[in-house]
Amino acid sequence: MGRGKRDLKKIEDSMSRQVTFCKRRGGLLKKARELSTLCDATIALVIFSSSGKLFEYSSSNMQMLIKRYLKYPEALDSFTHSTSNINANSLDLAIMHQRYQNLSGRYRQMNGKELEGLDFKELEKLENSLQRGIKSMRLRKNEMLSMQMEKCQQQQLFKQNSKTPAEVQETPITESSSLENDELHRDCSTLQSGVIDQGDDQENQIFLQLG
Amino acid sequence: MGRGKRDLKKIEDSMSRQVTFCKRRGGLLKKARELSTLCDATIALVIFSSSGKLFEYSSSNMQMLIKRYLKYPEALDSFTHSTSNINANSLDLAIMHQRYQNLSGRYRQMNGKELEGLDFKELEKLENSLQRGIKSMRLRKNEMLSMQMEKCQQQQLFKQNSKTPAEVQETPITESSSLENDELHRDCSTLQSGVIDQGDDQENQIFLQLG
DNA sequence: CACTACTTATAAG
DNA sequence: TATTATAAATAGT
Repeated sequence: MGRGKRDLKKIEDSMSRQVTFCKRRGGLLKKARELSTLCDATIALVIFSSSGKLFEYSSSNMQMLIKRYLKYPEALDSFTHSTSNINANSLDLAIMHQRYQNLSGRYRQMNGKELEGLDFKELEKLENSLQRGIKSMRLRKNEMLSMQMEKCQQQQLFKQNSKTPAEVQETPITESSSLENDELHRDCSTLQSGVIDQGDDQENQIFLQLG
Repeated sequence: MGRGKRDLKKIEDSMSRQVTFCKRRGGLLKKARELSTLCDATIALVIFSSSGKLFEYSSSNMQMLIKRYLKYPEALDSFTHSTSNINANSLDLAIMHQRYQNLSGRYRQMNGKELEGLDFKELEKLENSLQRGIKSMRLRKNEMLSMQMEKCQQQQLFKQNSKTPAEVQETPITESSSLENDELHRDCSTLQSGVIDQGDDQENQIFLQLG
């Protein structure tokens, strides 16, 4: 718009940047108001100029709007990693509390609890999530199994060729040797056959035979 | 803009309101991006559609942006009274945060993410949880479907026996009539057959045929 | 801040 | 969804 077209990058000349900021800021705020009015949408818009001045619009109480925003799962992702520099104030705690409640609810739904509040569409979304979860989980399981099998084959090779042990590379003990999962380690030389079955999302059989 | 000018009031026709919302929402988000880029401004924009769907843009991390916003005196006024009876101290907050992190990790694992830290046993535990989740979800889904079918059968009965309408109890409109899940409602008199398929944990087909 | 010539957004089809 | 005539935003002055 205007006599010329602007590159979509930072305006270097600070004078013209300032002017453009004023004009477009006004335009943006106006558009936000219009959208809210015309379409009955709820909108919060916060603008900090590069010099730090605050401009804002909200179609209703900003605080309630922020709280509402914080309830949305979509909004939660970006919050996960921000453990550092927490300024303890009651708002943080309230928000934290709310986020916990919210996440907790979704977690319970993933576990099949409290589904009464979901409509059909939401239920299908949940189904998709669960199915994606299962898929990844199976993938990872097979990954671990095949790693394990490799190790076992090497061990067998080692036994058979015990007279030339130097030829066998000892597999270093890695994270998969962690505590508690010793079914895999009990005697893996009897491990019969393994199938890498990553594609099948329906199949749930254990195809691993242990002595 | 456009073939005609719009009154600056709520668009009454819901169809055209929806269309306008989509277009203007896109426009607003674009303008926000541009302003941020061109003028080095920091911007947060949150939009809830009238049906409650969230759209957002932020030129950087939304949480930090919100916190920054909350630091401004202009913004603080409305917050003063709303943090009721939460005793903010950093210990509470740290604990809350820790609990959230824990839960968050388990939630992500349910979604198939960050499985590297799990050993085989834990992976199988996760699998069981997912499978229980799927089972409950299917159960609930079928519950809703059969409820829906009952309703439809009543409607058909009502149509066929329109001379004795008193015999048919009108099903009251409940939570399942909520916005957006109208596949079930579009024309349920054409609903063909439904199967209550609670036992099969492997089967994932949609067996419901809609006209 | 006011003025346009131009670009962009969008209302209606 | 794509098009287009028109309204609106705005770049440069």
